Amino acid sequence: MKYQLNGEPQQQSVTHRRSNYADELNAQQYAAVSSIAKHALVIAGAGSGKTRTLTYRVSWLIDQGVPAWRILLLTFTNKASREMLGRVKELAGDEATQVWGGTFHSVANRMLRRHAELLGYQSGFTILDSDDQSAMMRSLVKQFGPPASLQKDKKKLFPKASIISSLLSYANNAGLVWQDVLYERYPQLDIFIDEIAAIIDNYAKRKMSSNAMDFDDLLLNALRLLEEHPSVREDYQRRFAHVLVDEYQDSNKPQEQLITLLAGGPNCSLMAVGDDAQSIYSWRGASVEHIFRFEENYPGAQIYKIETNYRSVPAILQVSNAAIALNSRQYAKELHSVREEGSLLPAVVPLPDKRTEALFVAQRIDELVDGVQFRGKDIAILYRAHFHSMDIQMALTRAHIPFRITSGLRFFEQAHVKDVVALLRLLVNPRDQVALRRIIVMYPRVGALTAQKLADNWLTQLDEQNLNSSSLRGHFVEQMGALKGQNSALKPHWQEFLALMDSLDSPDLEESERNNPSELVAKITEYLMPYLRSNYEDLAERVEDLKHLHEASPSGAVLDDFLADMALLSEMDKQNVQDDDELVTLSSIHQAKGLEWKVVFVLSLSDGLFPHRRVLEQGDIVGLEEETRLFYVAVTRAQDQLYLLYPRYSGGYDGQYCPPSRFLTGLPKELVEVWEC
DNA sequence: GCGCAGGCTATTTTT
DNA sequence: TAGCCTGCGC
Repeated sequence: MKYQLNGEPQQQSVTHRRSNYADELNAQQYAAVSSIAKHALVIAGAGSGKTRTLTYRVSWLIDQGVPAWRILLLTFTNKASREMLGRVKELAGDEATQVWGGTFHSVANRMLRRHAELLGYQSGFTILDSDDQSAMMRSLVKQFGPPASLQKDKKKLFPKASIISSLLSYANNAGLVWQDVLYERYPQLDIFIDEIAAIIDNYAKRKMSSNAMDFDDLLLNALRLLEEHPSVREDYQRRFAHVLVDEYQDSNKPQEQLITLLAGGPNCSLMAVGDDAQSIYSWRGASVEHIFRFEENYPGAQIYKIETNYRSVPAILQVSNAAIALNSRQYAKELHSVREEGSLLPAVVPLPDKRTEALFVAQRIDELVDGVQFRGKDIAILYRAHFHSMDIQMALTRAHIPFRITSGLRFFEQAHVKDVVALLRLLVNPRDQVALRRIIVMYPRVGALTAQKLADNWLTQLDEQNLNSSSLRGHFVEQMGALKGQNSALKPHWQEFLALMDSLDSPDLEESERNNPSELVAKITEYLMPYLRSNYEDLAERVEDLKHLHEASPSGAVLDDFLADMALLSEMDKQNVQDDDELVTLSSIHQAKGLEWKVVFVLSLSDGLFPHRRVLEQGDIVGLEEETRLFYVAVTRAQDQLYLLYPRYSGGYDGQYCPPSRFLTGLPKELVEVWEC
């Protein structure tokens, strides 16, 4: 008898199970998986097994003898990348770990780490997240903002740092110059164009002198690296035999250019997988045009369509098809279901207001979950905008229905985490101004002004003495001088801080201790304890988080890898999602893309809420088409039951009576059943 | 530098 | 309605 002990985790050496591709895939999937076209576009409808197709493709390539390290798999989210690589490993065995996979940003980061010097950066550059970016922007707006001579009421019109950031970022991602975006989207800012130009200019300079890149820079610099350095470009082009891209409909300009360059080798094939009907990120620079123009951009491209839907019952699929039919421009495709008819037609539920809408959801969930058929995890409540979920959260809480909400804040962006990480960042990149400022303002009686001056002096000092992270090792205390003529309140702290840096980075320490994120996090947390205690009320919880951070640090990972990971991963990626079976999911539709549930409620289907009022008022056809795709994404998440709710009164600070959404009135009556409450 | 009161503004959000 | 930012006074 074989008896297996549970204690030791079994060595997961996956034995390579050679798949019988034609049997395990449907005909359309198989055609795509086994494509030999140089350029292929796979249009994979919702629920048609897109991920399956892509993972089998990678496995198939490996079976055909393509070395795994010559395959590049690009995704948009870390989650998607992790899932796919995991599945590929199951299919193709351990060799699959050699596949280059990841998000565009992480692949760009990997290339830039190797070649940073070619672009004038030092290796060990910092990645600024959106939080750091706005901190830098804010201080630049203070410095170069509205001219002092301007009257007060005019000054008020000067854009906030966040507006300038998003303007710039949109331009970067859409491949436009920011001036054009400004004229197009914020024409009223024309009068400030010189100040904004100064801010944007100095933003670039300050990043450069901080040896830091923001998220956009990762893409743009990777692009620049390949464009300006033919030998680097050719290296990568020789390396990659297959470039595979997921969610292609949401690619933006620099991403598309990166794809073209990376797949530009003479013997490289490109396969892009996507669904034009699910393109929902144009507002951050994605362009559905890339998928529409694929054949134009890659002459001779082969198009594959995958149209069998395994997810939804036919009644739901009919609603989906009808929903997307409202859009004029698309790759013609008709999804058909392989599932049996369900017991209920999709429900349209008119309700007096948001509060009753919430009540309905809570009551209906209560009924559904009582049965054996559904548990909390089978149910999702989806909405256009986060604030649509406020009433629901209260109603669920009152009804004692546990839920999880996929909300905004990333783990790394929580204040206390950033406090700790700032010290690590400075260790790796002493030029990191954002981190340095963050550290010194933690000390009492030190504010933004002092911080800025000190940061400036610090940089000058590094330049004069030509110091970098390795020459500083163990010699931070010698750099007291940056304090010249500074706030005396800071002096003892500054010394104390430098001493801490020396103790963290001392050459006397064992390498395993010095470069070990986990050890460092523990030491820093201890040092910061008094500060944390006096600044955060919910200290216990926060200390928990810091421990998490500590535990999440792979003790083997070197410090700069750890920091890059921290910046590139979000909270949802990190915590392998609490898999409590009883939790109902609340999510924005955007975040729900790619997921599925047995029961889906879509909230706030009133004209003005969804589609959003702004789109309706401006008569913005392109915007409306994207809203329609968003609605399509929402309904195609449902497997068995679908509830489409609309409150007649919108509630909130500017409540008003709304007609039902045009998405509802546009549906053939016989496809849905109206529930009158 | 810091804390508080009142004013203003309101999609979607990955990396 | 709520959360964020600004400006003012100490």
